[in-house]
Amino acid sequence: MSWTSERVDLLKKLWSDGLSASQIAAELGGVTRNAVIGKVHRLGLSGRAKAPSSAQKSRKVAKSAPTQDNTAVEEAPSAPTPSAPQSIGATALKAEAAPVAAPEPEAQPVAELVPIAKRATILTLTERTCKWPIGDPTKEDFYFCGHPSNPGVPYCAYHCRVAYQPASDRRRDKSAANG
DNA sequence: CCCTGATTCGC
DNA sequence: GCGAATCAGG
Repeated sequence: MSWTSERVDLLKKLWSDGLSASQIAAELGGVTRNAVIGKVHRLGLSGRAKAPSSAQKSRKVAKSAPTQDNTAVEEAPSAPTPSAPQSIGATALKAEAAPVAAPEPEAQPVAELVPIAKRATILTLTERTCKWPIGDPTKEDFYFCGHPSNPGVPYCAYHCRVAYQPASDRRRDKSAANG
């Protein structure tokens, strides 16, 4: 694979969206995260919300990149789908009656828990990423939770609770278990 | 151990 | 220019 203008464009977009290099590599396909990082540096759009703590070895820290080139400072839409918290109760009642194996999308609380940078697509899911669907699969903004989960476990700690625990427990654990 | 980005250097 | 290897950190 080569860096066509389209792929570079997508790279810039995803990078400014806050996706990690590995996620971008998965989206692009045919490249590793190293390739993505290397390209990002060559494009001069590195240094994304990073506090200069210490460079590797004792080399020069010449990372003062004049980032004025990066005009694509997109504002991140905070909450894609704000909805009433009451909807949780509705889904909760169903789940309580019958423990769900295939959970239904639960829009509101998750949207807050999963920042845009943490979104996962079908390509970025691994053995240990949460596969909880978020949003409408037929819509553009559908994505997966993507938070870390134990190997072989489909969901992160939070979504395991959402999927398998009674509503009463969920309400209690919600604030404690992010993720 | 998992992950992240940063840097170097042979190609 | 490219990206694997490596480093440093969370």
